[in-house]
Amino acid sequence: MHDIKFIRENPEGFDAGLKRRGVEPAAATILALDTERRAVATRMQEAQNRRNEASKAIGAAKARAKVTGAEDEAAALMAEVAELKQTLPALENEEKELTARLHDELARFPNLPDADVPKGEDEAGNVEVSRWGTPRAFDFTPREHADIGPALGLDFETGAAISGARFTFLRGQMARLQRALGQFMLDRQTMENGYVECAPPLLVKDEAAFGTGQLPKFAEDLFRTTDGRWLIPTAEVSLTNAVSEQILTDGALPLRMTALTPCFRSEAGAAGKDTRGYIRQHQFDKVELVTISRPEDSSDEHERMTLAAESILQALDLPYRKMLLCAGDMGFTARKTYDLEVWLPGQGAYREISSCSNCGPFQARRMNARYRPEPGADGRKPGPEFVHTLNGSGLAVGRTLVAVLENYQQADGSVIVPEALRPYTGGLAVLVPGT
RNA sequence: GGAGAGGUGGCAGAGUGGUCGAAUGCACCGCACUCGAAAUGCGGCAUGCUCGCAAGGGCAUCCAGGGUUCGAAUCCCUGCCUCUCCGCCA
Repeated sequence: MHDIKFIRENPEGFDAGLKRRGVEPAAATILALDTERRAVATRMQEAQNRRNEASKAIGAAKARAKVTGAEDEAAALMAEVAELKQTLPALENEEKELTARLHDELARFPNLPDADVPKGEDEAGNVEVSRWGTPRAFDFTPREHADIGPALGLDFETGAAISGARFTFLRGQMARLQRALGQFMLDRQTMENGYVECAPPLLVKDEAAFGTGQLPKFAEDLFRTTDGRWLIPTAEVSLTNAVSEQILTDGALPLRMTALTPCFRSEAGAAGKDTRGYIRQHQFDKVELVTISRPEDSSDEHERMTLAAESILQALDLPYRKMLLCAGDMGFTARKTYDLEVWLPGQGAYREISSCSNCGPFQARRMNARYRPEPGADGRKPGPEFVHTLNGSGLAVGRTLVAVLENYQQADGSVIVPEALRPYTGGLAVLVPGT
């Protein structure tokens, strides 16, 4: 959601930002609508003012009439109000409709990219920021996880039989490994990185899905319940909306939250993409990081959050690279995004495993999430301001499982469990095929 | 699922048709008193929109949406949420 005041003051800047994202200029039409709305609102308010004044006068006139017996004055005023009521509802409706239209317009357009976001239309424009770790040298040809996994309990057939494509049934050591990964990540994020563990609802209302930007534009990416709720596509939705419609105190910020939840995505429009294996599922676990911060702190918090995500990959000794997304490849709500891409030797490619975004006040404005800054040097209490919101994966559990399988595979089809994970696998150090 | 009670400012809590954006207390901010502090006294203290160069006006908001009325925090309807009891259930 965009700030109409910003567009009024800086229409060229608004259009320039949209252009970087490949969107046509829109400031002129938005401002025309804004002008029209304000004109109608002014006329409506003037009519309401006359009605209010007359109504007050009626009360006074009636009080006087009790003494004098003269009802004429009140009757005349009542006639005037009755006339106003002929025109007022139309003005009120018009104002309401224009306000709704303006709101929809302001909510339609994606967030504007930060100044340091590189140009580009798609992932080809993303910029590699850094690389960590050395891809392991194999003395055999590493296989893809979809080939290693089935013998270890990654059962694609049963998942498909029960639920259809893009669902997987995990058994035995594979289920254990997934659980271990989730617990491990959650412990790191809470005990070492300072994020507060949360267990949020997995089903949310329209308002929540609107707040984080899934609705109205991306409804087809979500699953919907029969009673009209939505399955969360990421815990970002539940965690970020925890502050919707609130005015937080300055001291409460930054608010750092994390949760391990299943995520549900319809993957509409992803037909044919990653159909094999465990990379793209309708349901997957993810440890999500969300930070609610003061505007001036959000850039630092963004770096901090990305490091928190990186710390998991480092602890598991998984090589990765950090990408700064270009303007055209960012999500709808982001002003700046880092992707972490893990090395998958079986595929011979880096694949996204985390995405950390600073949304600025974009989501906060949609969900009306504010805070009250500390009084300034003059001692005057400032009014509430929108918070900044950030979200990132720390990490996607399913894809981390894929990365462990491919990076730690042995020639005989077994998989070594990373050292850091063994307290979570009950000491299990090797996944052995057929057990 | 059934029965009942209720949703008012940061918090507590008055207010049952007009002068109520809303008493009072607490919290918070400023000033006075004080060597300083406490206590006390005085003043201030909701949000959004809008008109205006400004000073300062206006409109809306007492859970949400409809309705009655010249006029609604107050009356009526619907929805949402909370609490109590019963039923069911992990």
